[in-house]
Amino acid sequence: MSAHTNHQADPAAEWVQRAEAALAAAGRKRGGARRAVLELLGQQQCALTAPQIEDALRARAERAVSRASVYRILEQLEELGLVQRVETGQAMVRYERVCDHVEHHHHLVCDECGVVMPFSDPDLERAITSLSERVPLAVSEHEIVLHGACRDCAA
Amino acid sequence: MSAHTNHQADPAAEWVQRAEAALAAAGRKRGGARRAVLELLGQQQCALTAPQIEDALRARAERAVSRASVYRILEQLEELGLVQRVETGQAMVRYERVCDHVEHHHHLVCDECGVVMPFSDPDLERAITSLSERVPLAVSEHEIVLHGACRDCAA
DNA sequence: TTCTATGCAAAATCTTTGCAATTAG
DNA sequence: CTAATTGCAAAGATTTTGCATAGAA
Repeated sequence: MSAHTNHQADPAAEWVQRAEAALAAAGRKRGGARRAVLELLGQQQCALTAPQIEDALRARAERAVSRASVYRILEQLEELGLVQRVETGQAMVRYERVCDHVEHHHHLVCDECGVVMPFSDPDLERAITSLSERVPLAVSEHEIVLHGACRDCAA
Repeated sequence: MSAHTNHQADPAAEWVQRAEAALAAAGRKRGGARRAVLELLGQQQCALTAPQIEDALRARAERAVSRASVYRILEQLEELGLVQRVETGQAMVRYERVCDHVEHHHHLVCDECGVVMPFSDPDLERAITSLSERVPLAVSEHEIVLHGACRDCAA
């Protein structure tokens, strides 16, 4: 496939578009602050904290978004299942876009330098799926975080 | 085995004792506030938040511990590997004692009522162990949280 | 005595809310 | 016109720090 400008091969653009459609379907109106947040999240490979989002947007200078709006927007996106919270054991909650099941991933956290990296593993997913049927909870989501020392810090 | 009062069959007492030994080995002196926190954590089956710990100790009336001390003590215990932080996706971090690998467990969180329950699964542990060797991180710990609706809430 | 343990209160963060002004539909 | 969106500032909550005192070794 060549350059079908609208038929996204690009997951970032795809997510932003899907998000805007979901928002519209939920009866929300468009706003500049939210679009800026969507674009930023769409470009990320991994989870960011709310302050990181606020700072990143301010740094871009193209569109600063107030703190309150960042939180309100993240809350909306979470409700619509477009964003998910990620707990890394660090001080703050992180947020990242929810992609198709295909891109489902978990996190590696370096407890020394704090870097957070994504990873995915089919075997682990299978174990979780199987386990989910045996616990006293109607499982809707799962989160896995591995802690340790990244290559740089372990050296 | 009958009542060998010192040869703990009881994991709670075992943990408290192990913790005190580790603290002594780390060159720390004994203090009433910390002993109270240790005893409380030793009795818990699952993770508590710092405010819950503070309140529980105040409620017992036997030994209230100041907020600052609760946090400082938890930090010390975490450094010594006696306590681990548990992120449940709820507002606050929770802390629980780290028991022998035997008692290693993870958490089920009901997103509706907030109840947190422990669970463990050998297959999952195997998957994690195997995975740990294939990621770019010297894995020291892992945390798994399943979210969903508990039986009461799902009803 | 000397270094750790604690409490209290103030400070630092992160997050949420109230309110008014703006803007999309 | 009506309801959603935003920003700003203030309020809330949790966690951390500074400082002085008490306590263990």
